[in-house]
Amino acid sequence: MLERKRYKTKQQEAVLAFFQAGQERCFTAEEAYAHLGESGMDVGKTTVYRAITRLCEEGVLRRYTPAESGDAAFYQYNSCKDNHLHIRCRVCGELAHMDCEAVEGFCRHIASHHGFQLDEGQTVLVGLCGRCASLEGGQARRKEKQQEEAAR
Amino acid sequence: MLERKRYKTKQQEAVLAFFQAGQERCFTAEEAYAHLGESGMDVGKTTVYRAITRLCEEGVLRRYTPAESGDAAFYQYNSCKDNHLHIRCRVCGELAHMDCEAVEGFCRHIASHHGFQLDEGQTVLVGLCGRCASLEGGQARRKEKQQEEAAR
DNA sequence: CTATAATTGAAAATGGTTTTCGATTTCATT
DNA sequence: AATGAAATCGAAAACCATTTTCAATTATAG
Repeated sequence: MLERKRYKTKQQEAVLAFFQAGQERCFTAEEAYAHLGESGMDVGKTTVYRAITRLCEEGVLRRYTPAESGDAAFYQYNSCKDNHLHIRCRVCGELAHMDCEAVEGFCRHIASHHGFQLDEGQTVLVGLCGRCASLEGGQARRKEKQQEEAAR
Repeated sequence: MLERKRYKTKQQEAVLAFFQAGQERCFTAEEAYAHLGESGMDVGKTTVYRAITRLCEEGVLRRYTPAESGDAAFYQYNSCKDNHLHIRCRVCGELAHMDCEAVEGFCRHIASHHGFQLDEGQTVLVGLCGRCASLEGGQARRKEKQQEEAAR
């Protein structure tokens, strides 16, 4: 009820501008912080986190929580306001947008047959993209992990 | 390739038994640890985490990563081996299983039109269940959150 | 310009989860 | 049984993305 007053600051504008410039690409909070610093706009890490949190609440940014806990969340500028589904490759992280009749039909089916109202903004389908699937279905990923462990 | 040997221990059996006994209910690692302790089966917290991690890798447990970072993940016994989609209410957490023609058709559509192979085991749709939707669409949830904050 | 309230940011705290490492347990082989 | 190699245990410490603290700064209204 009690709406909080909002001050417009260069820091918050800078964070928003950064994500807008990246269009649909995903960045972690740390990456945003680093990039801002490199481009001369020094914004404190705390402030970056706070700005991102606020932008997510406002629906300006979309947040992706990685399955592995402890990993950094990443954020993406949400240019399109209309709802559509996202599917993310569990190996390479590629994100695809699904905006078609099939999605709408599926939503209607869920509503009528399962009694749920699908939240397209918060749902991220997980799958395997064509490229990663052709690489022997995850074999490549296992190799990556082994190399990571060997590097330690 | 090099398969690691597995030793059967009472601790791992206890963790598995705990989740099986809970059937489809969700528990955090901490809850599993506490419950095991109460029922006389003292299993170290580290071991509970390790057992859960392993069971997830084996597909025996399903892991839910909460949207709010820092919150504990929760785990659920995965009794049914056949693939189907899950949809979870973002307010009350109710989980529904979707095992119907529409899901299969949607999977085929994703494959043919978007080049992705949907991973039904890792995908959890987010939505609003009928009960929570009727409670003025999330008003109840906001009240909950306010109470939580007031309690601090 | 002044008062009030929001924002900033460095440093410290938080908290779920993982790592460390020495002690213990499992299991295959004598 | 006895032995040994390898996996597991678990308490404590480390980890690390994120949040909180709090004093200094800055934005806005009057």
